[in-house]
Amino acid sequence: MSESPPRVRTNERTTEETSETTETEVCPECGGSLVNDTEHGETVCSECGLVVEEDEIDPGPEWRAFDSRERDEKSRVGAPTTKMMHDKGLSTNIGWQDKDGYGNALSSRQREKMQRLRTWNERFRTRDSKERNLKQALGEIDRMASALGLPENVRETASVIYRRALEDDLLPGRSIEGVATASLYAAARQAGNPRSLDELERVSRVDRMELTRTYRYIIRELELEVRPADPEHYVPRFASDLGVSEEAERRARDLLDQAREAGLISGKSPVGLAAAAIYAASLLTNQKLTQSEVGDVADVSEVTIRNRYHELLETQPETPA
DNA sequence: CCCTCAAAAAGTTTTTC
DNA sequence: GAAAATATTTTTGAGGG
Repeated sequence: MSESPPRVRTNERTTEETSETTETEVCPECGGSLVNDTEHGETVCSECGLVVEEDEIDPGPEWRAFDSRERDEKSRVGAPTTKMMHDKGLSTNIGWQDKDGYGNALSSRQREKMQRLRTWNERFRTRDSKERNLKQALGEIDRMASALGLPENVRETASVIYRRALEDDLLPGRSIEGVATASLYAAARQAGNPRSLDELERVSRVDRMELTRTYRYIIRELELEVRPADPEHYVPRFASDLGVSEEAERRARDLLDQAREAGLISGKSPVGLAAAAIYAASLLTNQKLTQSEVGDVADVSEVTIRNRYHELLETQPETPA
């Protein structure tokens, strides 16, 4: 029980993709491996620092962002280009020279895969009008997920949810954008990486009412199991934004567990609870944060934090050192 | 900075059209 | 679906340590 489960920090730009493309590239000067530095738009040798390429296009958000609020403000909202062809080859055209984005030849296995994708692409393109719909929706999902800094797996889940909604004829009468947003919202929650309605609303074109309505509808019709957002899931993000220790983070989780058992969770806003837990934990571990600091990154008022964290502490009167 | 209290505001849920 | 009514939570603002 003591070891904490592996956690994924989502506020960092993911680097999974880059490893496979960089490992084959070797520095012409010293033989060290090359690394893509997307922040400066350079490809640089990790050994000797030689800059091999400059002025590459940075597909990431503008400037650097230190917390979720800044990310929201500074991220480019238009769909950034990524190498993700997560939509199973539904995009209108796919580069077809059996080379990857760097001009390297693909492995035979990948070539085979590409051939398959090409076939499907042809079929889909001319076939079903639903697929056009889907293509647009996936674009929206991708765009919003980028703006929110959601990892790839969430986007995939959202795509799956959207597909199911489409297959079950849930779309008629509802906007693509609305369903796409709802799918993403549901996916984020299911993946344990929730974003609040506020955050979703900021990047979506649909208003809150439509979003909540279609969301509820989709959940019900697809019988998706999405429990009320778990406050614990907000903890890692806030903790990282505030720079608190692992210990405090764990402590916050414990507090929330106890509160849950005491039945204090229901009805309260998960975000407020998470914020309060972080604040309480920061006190318990002697790395004091101010209430306003926490309230700032969590988007809740100080008073809410106060109320919640009192309740939180009441559930565990003893504080074992 | 933190705290409490009371009142206003805002989002929910249910009912009705 | 929209609107109105209701019960609940969150925020606001004043006032004090």
